[in-house]
This record gives sequence, C-alpha cells and structure tokens, in this order.
Amino acid sequence: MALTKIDIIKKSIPLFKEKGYAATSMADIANSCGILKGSLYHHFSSKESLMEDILSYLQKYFSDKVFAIAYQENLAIEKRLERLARKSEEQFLEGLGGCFMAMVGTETVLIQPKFNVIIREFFMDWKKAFVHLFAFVLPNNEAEKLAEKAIMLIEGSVLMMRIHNNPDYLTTVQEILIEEYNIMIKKVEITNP
Amino acid sequence: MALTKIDIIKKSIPLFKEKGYAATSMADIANSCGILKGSLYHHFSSKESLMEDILSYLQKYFSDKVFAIAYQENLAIEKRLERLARKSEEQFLEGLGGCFMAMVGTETVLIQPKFNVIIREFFMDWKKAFVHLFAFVLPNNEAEKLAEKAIMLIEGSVLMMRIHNNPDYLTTVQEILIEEYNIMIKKVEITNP
Amino acid sequence: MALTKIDIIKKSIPLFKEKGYAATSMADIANSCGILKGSLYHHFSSKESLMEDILSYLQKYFSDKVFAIAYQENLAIEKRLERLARKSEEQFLEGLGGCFMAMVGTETVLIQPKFNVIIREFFMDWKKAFVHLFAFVLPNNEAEKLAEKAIMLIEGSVLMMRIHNNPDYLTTVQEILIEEYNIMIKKVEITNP
Amino acid sequence: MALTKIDIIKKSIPLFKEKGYAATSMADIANSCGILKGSLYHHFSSKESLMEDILSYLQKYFSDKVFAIAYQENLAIEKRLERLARKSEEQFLEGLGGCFMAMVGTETVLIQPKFNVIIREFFMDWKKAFVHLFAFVLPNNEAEKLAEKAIMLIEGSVLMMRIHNNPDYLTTVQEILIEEYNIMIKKVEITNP
DNA sequence: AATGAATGAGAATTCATTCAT
DNA sequence: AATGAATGAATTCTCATTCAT
Repeated sequence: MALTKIDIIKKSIPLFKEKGYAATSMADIANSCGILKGSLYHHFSSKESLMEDILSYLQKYFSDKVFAIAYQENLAIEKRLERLARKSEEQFLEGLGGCFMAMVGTETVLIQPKFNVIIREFFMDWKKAFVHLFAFVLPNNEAEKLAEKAIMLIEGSVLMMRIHNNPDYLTTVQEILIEEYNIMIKKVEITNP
Repeated sequence: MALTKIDIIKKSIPLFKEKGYAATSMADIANSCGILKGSLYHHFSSKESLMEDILSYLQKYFSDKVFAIAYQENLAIEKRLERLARKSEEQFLEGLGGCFMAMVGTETVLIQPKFNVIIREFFMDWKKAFVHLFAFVLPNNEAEKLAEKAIMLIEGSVLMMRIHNNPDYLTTVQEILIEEYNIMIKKVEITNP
Repeated sequence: MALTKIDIIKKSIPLFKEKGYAATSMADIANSCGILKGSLYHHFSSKESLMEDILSYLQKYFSDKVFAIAYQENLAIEKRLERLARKSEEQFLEGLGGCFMAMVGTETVLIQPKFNVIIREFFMDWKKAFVHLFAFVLPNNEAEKLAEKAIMLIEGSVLMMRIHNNPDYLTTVQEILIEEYNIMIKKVEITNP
Repeated sequence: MALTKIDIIKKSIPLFKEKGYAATSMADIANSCGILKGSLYHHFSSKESLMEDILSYLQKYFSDKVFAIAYQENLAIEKRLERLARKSEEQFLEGLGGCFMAMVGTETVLIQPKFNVIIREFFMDWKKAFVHLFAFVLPNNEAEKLAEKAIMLIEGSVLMMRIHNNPDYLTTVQEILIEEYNIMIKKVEITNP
C-alpha cells in the first residue's frame, strides 16, 4: 500500500517521456501516483532531485539489465547482441516511443549539468557494451567507431519513430544491425576456424 | 528600428534551441528582442502561433536553401551532396548545437499536432533530396533506404554532439557519408563510362 | 466612406449591449468598425469618453424620438402611449434584448459617476413623459406613482426577457399597460363628457 | 484560521455585486480574503467556477431560506408573503443594493450559458413561491401572471434603487405588493367565510 | 507518510492607451 | 484620419515548494 520512491519513479517515467521535463508538473506526477502534490516532497526534495533519481534508476537499469547482456559469457555473442537489442527496444517502444535519456538530455543539457553526468554515463555504458561485442569481429578502433555509429543510428531511428508515430524505423534499424553483425561473425569464423 | 515578424522569429530560434519549447518564455523572447512581453502579441497571437511560424520559416529555409541544392543541375552530384551537408551542418552547429525540428518535434509530438505537420514535411523534403542524389548511383528502393539511414545517422550524431558538447560527432558522420557517396559514384562511373 | 463619431457610436451599442462595459474591449469595437484599435482614439479620447458619448446619444435619441411622442398634441393621448411603447420596444428588443441604460447603469454606478448623471436623466425624461400622459386621467401624485411603476415593470420585463431569451415578457407588459391606460381614459371620458 | 470555500464565496459576493463579473478580478477577491491571488485556485479551478459556486450557493440560499417561507404551513399566508418580502429585501439592500442574480445574469447571458441555468432556476423558484401564495386568493392562471408581474416589479425597483441610490423604490414596491395581497385575502375571506 | 492550505514567483495573454509615420 | 508598433499595467492561471496538522 505504502508508496515508495521506486513506485513514484516508475509512474513518473511515462509522464516525462510524454511531455518532457519542463512541461511535466509535480501535480501531474502526484496525480498519476494518486497522492497530493505536497506529498511528493516527502520522497523527493525537488523536481530536479526526482529527475536525478529517475535518471540514475534508468542508468542502473540499463547497465544491469540491458548492457550487461553483452558480457554474459554463457551466451553466444550473436545471441547477446540480439537480446541486448530486444531489451533496449522494449524501453524505447514504451508509450509513444522515445529514449528517455536522449529526450531529457536534449532538453536540459544547458540548464541541468547534473543530469548530463548521468546521461553521459548511460551512453558510455551503451558504447562499451557494443564495443565489447564488436571487438570479437573487428579491430578495436573499428569496433569503437561502429559502436558509436550503431548508437547514433538507433537514436536517429527512435527520433523518426516518435515523429512519424511508426515503430518500424526502430525495428528495421535493429534488424539490420543484428544481421550485419551476424555476417561479420561468419566472416571471422571462416578466416579463423 | 521597426521590429518585424522575421526579426522576432530569428531572435527566438536560438532561445528555443537552448531550452526547448516549454522552458522558453515569451518574456525571454521579448527580452532578447528588446521589447516588452505584451508587444510580442502585436506580431503573434500566441506562443503556439509563434512556434508555428518559426517552424514554417525553417521548413521553407531548409527546402529553399539547403535541400534545393540536391537539384542544382549546374553542380556535379558529388558537389551537391557535399554542399548540402555543409549547409545543414551550419544550422545544426549553431549555438549549443542541435536540430531545431528534431528537438521541438520530440518535445511536442503529443501536445501540438500542428507543429508535427510542418516537422514531418521538413523530414520528407530532406529524404526526397537525399533520394534524388542517391538515385544516381543506386536503384530506387535502395536509395530510399539509404536516405532514411543517412537522416537517422545525422540526427543521431546531432544528439550525441549536443549531449557530449562535441561537434566532431556530426562532422565525422557527414564526412563518412560524403566519402561513401563518392565511392559509389566512382563505381558507377567505372561500370557506366 | 469616412468613419464618423456617430458611426462608431452606432456600431458600439450592440457590442456593449451584448457583453457589458467592462467585457467589451476597444479592440472589439475597432474590429466591428473595420479600423484598428489605435484609430479609435482619433475620435474618442478614451473608452470612458466613448461610453459617455454613447449614453448622451441614446439619451438624446430617447428624449427626441421616443419620449417626445408623449407631447405630440396632434395625436390622441391613447395613441401617444401606444407609439411611445412601440418605439421603446424597438430599442429594447434589438439584439439579445436589454435596456442599454439599465445595463450600463447597473454595471457602473459605483465606478463611473459621470455615466450615472446621463442615465438618471434618461430615466427622468421617461418618467416625465409617462407622467404627462397619465396626468390626463389621474391626479398628479398618482400619475407620478404610476409612471414609476410602469418604468419598473418594463425594466423588470426587459430583464426577464434577456434572462429567459423570450421577448414575450416585454410585449405582454406593454400591452397590459396600454390596455389599462385605455380603460382609464374611457372612465374619465364617461365622467367628464 | 482555515479559509473555506464558503468563506471565499461570502467575501466575493459583495465584490461582484459592486462591479459586476468582468470588472471584479481574482486579485480583488484574494485581497479581500487576505490571501494571495494564486491561493484562490486551491479552492476554485477558475473565476468561472467560482461564480458558478456563488450562484449555486445563492440559489440554494434563496430556495431554502427565502422562498421556502411561502410553504411554511405554521404561518398565516399573509405573514408568509411579508416575511418572504423582508428576507429578500435584506439581500437586495445589502451593499449598494442590487439583485446578484439579475446583475450577473444580465452581464453574462451570452457568454456563460452555465451561469444562466442556475439563474433561471432561481427565478423559477421565486415564481413558484409567489404562485403558491397567490393561488390561495386567485385562480391559477391569474396567480401565475401576478407572480411574474411581482417579480418584474421588484426587479425593476431594485434597478431604480441602484441607479438612484435610494432604497425607497424597493421598499415601496414591496409594501404595495403586501398590501394588495392582504386586500385580496380579505375579499376571499368575506366571500368564503 | 500524507494532507490541504498557502506562498511567491512567474507563466501566457489582454487591454487601454500613446505616438511616430 | 488612419496605421502599426510599442507600452505598461493588469488579468487569469500555473507551478514548485513549504508547512502546520
């Protein structure tokens, strides 16, 4: 029954994702949690601190539950990329669709440097995960470049998905990435049998 | 002395680009124009209508001044892509960096359907311009796919640029696109001399 | 072509009658005259002075064109009351219905003493006209009482007409007044043949 | 200490009665309540909704405390009319004088249909109360006509009272009504002893 | 933990009015 | 006479935040 910090964080995410940081009010959040505006301040000292907690929560979630897949040695590497892709897709497709980190990051870079620290960590983790996988089939510097390119492509596709209200942009991009990765793996297997 | 609609539009763009639609106030804009809050309403009936005018202005600007380059028959096609890339880069690098259409679009899809109409037109024009160029070296369906991929990559790079405060993301992506295009052109020239 | 003071006054009357003094803006008036807000100040120094001119115009109109009927010696007295009633009815029925003087008077008594001077003059003229007619058939003090009662009844009926959106309230009251007057005339004729 | 909805409603009534709906600002009201402008919105979602609540409050007040007198079987019918008249007089004399329902109704018929619903209910209740009393001494259709006439006379007298800043208009009209009613009662008693 | 009333600053918008052209 | 740009104050309303209960 008792409403916890995590409950509020989870209820807030779709709201911020819908309208962005500035346009989402504490009243909106309280409303969606079924409590009063003032009661939110029992859990979070400010809107800013609520957002920091949300970002940290999501950063940890992605790090532990999504990007960690890249390092699961019990899984074949091609399986790892696929699962990682599916897991992130889930998050990016939720609601109208959109990447929370990218959205909040874009809106607040200039005003809330604290947010940006966490957001950059998210992107770094993502890149590292991709680099880890791509390094099996490519020299390190090329793996780095491909990782960045993959992230940019996915983020671009998430944007197009949101603006055109069409999830195909994201799913197509992910499939291409997975396919190309599988081709690279096969090539490597042939040359290093 | 006389402040025109266009003057206000031009002064507003960097403000909205900095903080987004919701967080930029009419007072901010008036301030930056050197007039009073209320005087803005002599030119625009509402914040919403100001943003509509800005989006239309930018849409027209890109259509006439940037994407039009793709159709300039006096230019070699490889030159066209390069110039188009440089021209859009200019816009995306201005200020903190960011694509106005993508930012406003992401923030307001759900709330302001009117904005989205113009924003989608912008992306359609961009795609058409790319398709026109890519069709010289690729079959039509592949040209379409590449055009979308290019836009997504560029938008993704603009996002990374904004979040990491580093223009290299964008410039690198653009160079790669140009380079790859030039390679395709050469291949075509060899097979169709 | 040239827009005169009287033109503006005539165009303003229905606007003020619709929404009252405070809620009718100079922009509304300018708009309905086909000119710009600022141009109104060429004709009237302020909204207040415009209203004063309107009230004076109406006061004079009623005095000269409506209440004057009571003194037209070429007309039978019963004809005079009927015509006076019909003429005022015209004004009270216009648009949604309502007595301009009563409406503006009620709304502004406390704030605009200048208005009230003219409005009271209107009611005095009205009363005098009725007294003049009723004095033919009643002793003076009773004529005075009946005049006031008639005005109150008519104003009350105009209010009910406006609130219930039904002109019958006014027309019925007027008919009763005319009828009762005619009965009084006949009685007097019988006793003073 | 705690300021309730009813407190605010009661404090607002004289303000709106003084200047009307449009000219009375939320700041005026907050001021007179000793709170800040914004705090009003904790109790009422808008000026419109505040007015709706005021109108409902008054409608209920008149229905329960004033018009209900007409149905108090423990009172003689002539006493009922007198008390009803005195009770409504109290309200109409308060402040500068004026009938809240008539004033707000006149000013807002065209703009706020919601208000009008409640205002019409007020007038219907009033009429019913009068009809109930008059039906003791008159056939039903005549009782109806007299009820409407009484209301129009009273409203007209309240208007004259306001404009001439003289309560005699109202008190005189009420006395005449009461007197005429008493005469009717006596006539009926004589014929039906 | 939660309420509900209040704060104070600031949001968008309106309005009567002014004035150079 | 009219325009159109601007003013400055006021208006309705929102918001993050506080705090006694």
